[in-house]
Amino acid sequence: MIKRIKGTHDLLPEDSREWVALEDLIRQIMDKYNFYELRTPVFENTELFARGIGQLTDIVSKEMYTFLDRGKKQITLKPEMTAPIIRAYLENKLYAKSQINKIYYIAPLFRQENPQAGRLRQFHQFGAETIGTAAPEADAEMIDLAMTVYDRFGLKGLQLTINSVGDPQCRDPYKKTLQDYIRPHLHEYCPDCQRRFDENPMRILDCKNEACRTLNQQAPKIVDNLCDDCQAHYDRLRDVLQAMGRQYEEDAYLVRGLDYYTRTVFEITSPALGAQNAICGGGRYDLLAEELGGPSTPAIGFASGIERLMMVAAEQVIRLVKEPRLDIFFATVDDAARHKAPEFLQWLRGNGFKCEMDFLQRSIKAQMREANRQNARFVLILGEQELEDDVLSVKIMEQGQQQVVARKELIPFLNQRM
RNA sequence: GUGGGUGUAGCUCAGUUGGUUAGAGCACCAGAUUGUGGCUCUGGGGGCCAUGGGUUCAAAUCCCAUCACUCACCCCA
Repeated sequence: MIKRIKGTHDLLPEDSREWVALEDLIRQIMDKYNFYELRTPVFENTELFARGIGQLTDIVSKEMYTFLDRGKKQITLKPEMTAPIIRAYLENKLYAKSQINKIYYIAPLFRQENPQAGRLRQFHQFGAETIGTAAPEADAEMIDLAMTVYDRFGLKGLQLTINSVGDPQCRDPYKKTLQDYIRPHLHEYCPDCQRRFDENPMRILDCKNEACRTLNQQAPKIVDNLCDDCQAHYDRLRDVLQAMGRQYEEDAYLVRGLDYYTRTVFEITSPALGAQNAICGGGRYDLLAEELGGPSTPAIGFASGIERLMMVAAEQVIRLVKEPRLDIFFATVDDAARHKAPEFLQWLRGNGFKCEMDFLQRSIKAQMREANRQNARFVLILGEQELEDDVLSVKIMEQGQQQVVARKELIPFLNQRM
């Protein structure tokens, strides 16, 4: 038997109802915040990600689904959404239509990693990007937007963590300061950190290794080395968050893995999850548009993993949708009645009722069982007697009562009791 | 890529120091009403014990390999 590809998932009907409800909720909130959806292709030229995300990141260096198409073009299944959104923004010159563009998306993404709890090879994110402003109020709005979705979904106990990683003006000197601090102890750090020392020294700060953490305790912090502009931006962000009543924690060691981040970075985690406990990650990326060949354009965004949200929801027994139920199960006693059933169903559905009939020529008893299983409000029974008299027997399942109703009276009869 | 764990019915799992025909609960089907659900009772169907090899008089059980799933590392949503 052919099986699904490792790290992929079939979203079964019992779960897809919940997904659709969450997507509806997201769209509804996005609209209130005045964000509009942008859909991009599932694949892009590989170069977009190599340049946008950064060659040295894990995503680009070892996790992308990349292949050659028949024209020998190098194609990649998108591993994240920010680069494609900016590409589409530039390619379609959205900056010419409006100075600020507020965009959201809900999309499948692909990364070739080993799967584990909360990590899949095809997974889904929703996210938003505000493109065209460097205002810290936009950063705060972004965080508030994400938190609002989680609040309305009903998730509890989430942890919001923020930090600033500065901009090239203050970050480059800071990296040197940090390297100067680490260099004497470098041999005591884990092999991964030794590798990071040249590639991306700031990542050493959020290493989970015990020894590294201890060594890091005295390390200089970026938040103490911000330039005036970055400092003012960060201060204002905290003020706005405070004013909005958004609880946050500051973590000077929060460094996000993607190269394009500047100034604000943030992360939202849930203790209900395992090792992969981040349900949301985001930040400001004022340099990305330029990096991709466009005009210098400040922007901020976040991405949130839908599978992980669903895991938290399952843990906290949160359900957006109720168990589905049938309005009417149409039971037939014999062949004559069965032949009449489809037209009855069409008529009833046309009048707004959710209906089902028996397709298996089952006994009336088995049909009643089926009706009960599907939690039908009414069972309409059509048999020899009913056909002859042009009536239907209507059983009201919750009460266990049954009565004969003329066909002409049926719709008002049912509507009255829905 | 690397390491740990687990593979027995549709699902969740028992299965003794290797020993007759591999079990339970739930689910499913039928009956206890001639045209009637839930609750109860009775009966029934369903398993190449992941796959391949080995040890043994005898393997679901012990050994090896493979595969799958799963958790974790790296990193990320």
